[in-house]
Amino acid sequence: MPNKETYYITTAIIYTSGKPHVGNMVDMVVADSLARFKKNQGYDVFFMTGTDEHGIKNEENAKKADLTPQAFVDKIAKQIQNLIDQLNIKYDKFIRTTDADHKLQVQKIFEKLYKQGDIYKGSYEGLYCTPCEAFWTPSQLHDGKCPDCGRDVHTAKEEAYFFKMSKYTDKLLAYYQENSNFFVPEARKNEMMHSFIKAGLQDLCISRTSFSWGIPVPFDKKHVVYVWLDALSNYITGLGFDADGNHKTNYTKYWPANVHIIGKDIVRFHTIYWPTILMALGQPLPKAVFGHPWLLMGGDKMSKSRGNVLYSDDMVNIFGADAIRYCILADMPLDYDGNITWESLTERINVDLANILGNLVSRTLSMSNQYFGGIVQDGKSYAAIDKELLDLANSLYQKVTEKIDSYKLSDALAEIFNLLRRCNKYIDETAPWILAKDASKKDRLATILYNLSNCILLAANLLQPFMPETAQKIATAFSTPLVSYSALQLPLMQTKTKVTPEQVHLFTRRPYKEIQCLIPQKENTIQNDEAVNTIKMVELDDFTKIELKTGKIFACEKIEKADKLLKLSIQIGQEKRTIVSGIAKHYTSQELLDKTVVVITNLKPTKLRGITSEGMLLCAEDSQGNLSLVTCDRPIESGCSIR
RNA sequence: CGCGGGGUGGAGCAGCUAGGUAGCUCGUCGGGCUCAUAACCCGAAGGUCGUAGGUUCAAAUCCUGCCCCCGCAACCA
Repeated sequence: MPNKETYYITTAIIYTSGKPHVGNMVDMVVADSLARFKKNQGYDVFFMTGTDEHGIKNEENAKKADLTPQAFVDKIAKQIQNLIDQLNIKYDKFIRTTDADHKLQVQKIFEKLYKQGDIYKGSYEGLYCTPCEAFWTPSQLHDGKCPDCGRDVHTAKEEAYFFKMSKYTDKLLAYYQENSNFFVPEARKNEMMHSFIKAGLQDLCISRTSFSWGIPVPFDKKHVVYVWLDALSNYITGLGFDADGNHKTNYTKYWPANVHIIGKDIVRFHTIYWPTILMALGQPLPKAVFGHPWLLMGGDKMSKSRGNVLYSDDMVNIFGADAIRYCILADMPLDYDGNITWESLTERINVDLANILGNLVSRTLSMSNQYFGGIVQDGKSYAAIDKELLDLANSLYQKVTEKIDSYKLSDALAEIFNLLRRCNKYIDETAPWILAKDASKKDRLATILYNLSNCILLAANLLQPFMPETAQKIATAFSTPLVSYSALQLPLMQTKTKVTPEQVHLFTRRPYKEIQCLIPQKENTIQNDEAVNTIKMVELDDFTKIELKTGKIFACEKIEKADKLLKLSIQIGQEKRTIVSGIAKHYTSQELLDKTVVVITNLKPTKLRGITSEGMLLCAEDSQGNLSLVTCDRPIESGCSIR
């Protein structure tokens, strides 16, 4: 057999600062499904995923967990691998940015680019507070002073290494021009062009001295390599790229990647930064970058603070890996964010998986067992009505392939379920239970069950990349192995095959009420975040440091060009203060007027959109982000202290 | 005038690139069937396709103005 065409697919590597939620797992499911599909098509597939383990957050969280950074990321990386395994993701390599060979190559890349003049030492200029050892941007300053200690700041330079990204702008644009399929979906191209490239590419700061948990710059050890160069390089170092040209075979075989699967938030890094780095290295660029949309929870972005996070392990524990894989893919359109809730999950699984697919398999097997002792055979008694079903089945592979090749995985699944629906209809149309009563119709009856079995097997083969366990269960039940797609032609089943006599129950139909009881109630926090999430007890002394007073709002206006900000004028006793508050989405100026509210009066002033805010209003916030101002139960004058 | 995406029966979406009977899934109502996981199949009700104009024999689809939602950016003390 001649060399098979290769297919290299990657996901974004997952950041180890905490437990990833199901939205972070979309990459994995998409990439795994594509990888399996391509494998079935006969491609020589290499699928890599992994973890991004450097950076200040890991350093800080390790400290909180009282671990060394390495021990900390080891722990989280292990947890992430478990989550991935649990979803039945079959990667060929799991790369960690703390792997020795990765670190070595990143250093070599850095050095090579430095020697060829693409990396230069420059300086980051900003306002520096010496006692705090921190840089601040002008907008962060409080009345021109350091926001942390209130002391003076001065202009200072911090040395840093920069990558000459701007140099490659024209080449990058030319690449976009020649590779119209580079951006998936295509709309992302405009976003990048408008937001970043037209504005002019800046050189990229690629080293830091402010933290140490990173790959040291080889010739300047007080610097560590900053995230872009470190994390993005994984795509080639994981294959055995060598900056000196002594690549391992996997690199020469698989690079460039056919597609990077990433979330839409990091499209910029993959379509601008990464290509220019590769250009500097003289390496070919990836063929496509698929920036998939988000999976939202009830229309909101998942976030721990909102308490609306879904974790894949909870979901898998309740529904099983295949069901979750299916839901992630079926709920995710190409262009805009998908929406997922426990309720929608339940409905999808009940309707699509239990009713349409599970029940179809169950009824078909049951009939074969009842009418023919489990022997399925070609009765060779065909009718016109069969044609529609078989035509649909015969055209399915083609349709699914087209959808897959344009990354429309949810549409691909819909096509397969179309056939399954058609099968259910076919059973009604042909009414096998009536034929079964007439001995002379035996051949016709056999043919119908043979057709059905074949269509179900075809669907199972095409479902295999998405729901591998289920596909295998179906294949086993029908005693017919799954095949490579080059052999995917009806009939898939040999005549006179004996199917399983067992009841086959692929997915259980369960009412939402029942699921509700299974949903983890308490926040599913990751162990190492405990330190962060435990309530810290404070001394009374700490509380009394905060000065709370009643204040009466006597004027209020919306701030121009800021969606969330209101400028409030508040009377506190004899004093009048201006407070800027981010509540414009919840309160109008009208309804705030004359309200008596609770104000923190000794908070350090800060500037918001150029207006100095002298204090803060107290507000209650629910899990949906709705706000309610804290007011006073009975009328009381302003300036009263609150204890 | 910061950038981008979107507004289609109760819910979620397709259709828009290449104008020509408004489609799918869920839900509701009615019917059928009994092989099956109270499932499956059929039928019905329900839409001025955000809004106002324009182009056209013909507009959900093309053009323009406006309104509203959602991301990003700005920014929540």
